[in-house]
Amino acid sequence: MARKTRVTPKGLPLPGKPVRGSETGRPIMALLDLASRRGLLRIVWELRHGALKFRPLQQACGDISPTLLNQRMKDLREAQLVELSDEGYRLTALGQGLRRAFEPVSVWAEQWAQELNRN
Amino acid sequence: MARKTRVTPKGLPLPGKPVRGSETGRPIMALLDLASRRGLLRIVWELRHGALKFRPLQQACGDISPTLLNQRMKDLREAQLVELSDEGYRLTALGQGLRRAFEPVSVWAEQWAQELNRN
DNA sequence: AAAAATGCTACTGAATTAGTAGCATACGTC
DNA sequence: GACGTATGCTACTAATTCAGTAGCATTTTT
Repeated sequence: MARKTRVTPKGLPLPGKPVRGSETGRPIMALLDLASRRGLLRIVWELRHGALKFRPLQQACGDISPTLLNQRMKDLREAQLVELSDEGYRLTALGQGLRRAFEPVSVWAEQWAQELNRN
Repeated sequence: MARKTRVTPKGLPLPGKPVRGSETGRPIMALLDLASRRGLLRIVWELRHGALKFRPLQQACGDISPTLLNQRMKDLREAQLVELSDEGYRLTALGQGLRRAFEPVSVWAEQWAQELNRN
């Protein structure tokens, strides 16, 4: 019996293309795939206050390995969420939009913590 | 030279505990770790309209493997985001809160798609 | 009793990530 | 020109996570 052929590509998830777990190309699916790549959202989070160079960013992300950091920077640059400037890596306008959109989630996380502590 | 000892546990990321990539126990860090587990946010997303039983949920998530689905259900139940009822798996009040908090992100994803299509 | 549905486990192979070392280029300094 | 330093990044191996398939145990339905 042949193994199921891979239909979702290994490449970067972007809206309009099939991604891991979904063929529709819907933006939300691309985002969900992106978000599941370890460290990606963390990087966006750590860039919220401004640009950071490679090693400081690495530190800020809990001493993430340079391999992974660089992979994620490729992802983020291809997705046009981050760009490399003289001051280091920084969020693009799009990236800042994501960061803002993510704010309610971080607020919710605090409530989540409170609820869990009541049990 | 000894390898760096693992300090962040393999277990479920929850607020108050160290998680992969962060020792602080801050809720947002637990959430970022959770979000990076493949399929987890997707599951929350697919449960947005109500309860689903195991196999329908599996289908909705793009035929995710039952192994992974079950792992995620353990994660989500431990995090008190999902519970198993007679109608199947469904979001708890906390889980629904996350889903609502996630709404701006899904809206942003649409804008993201539009921006990328202009290039 | 038979059939179907349910939640779930076992197993192997593939993909992703962790962790460490170090390269290549650019820059300033002595 | 030799030296030290900072920069972004690559190479490599080992560990972890995930994909994909088969099928079990229990309950519900017919």
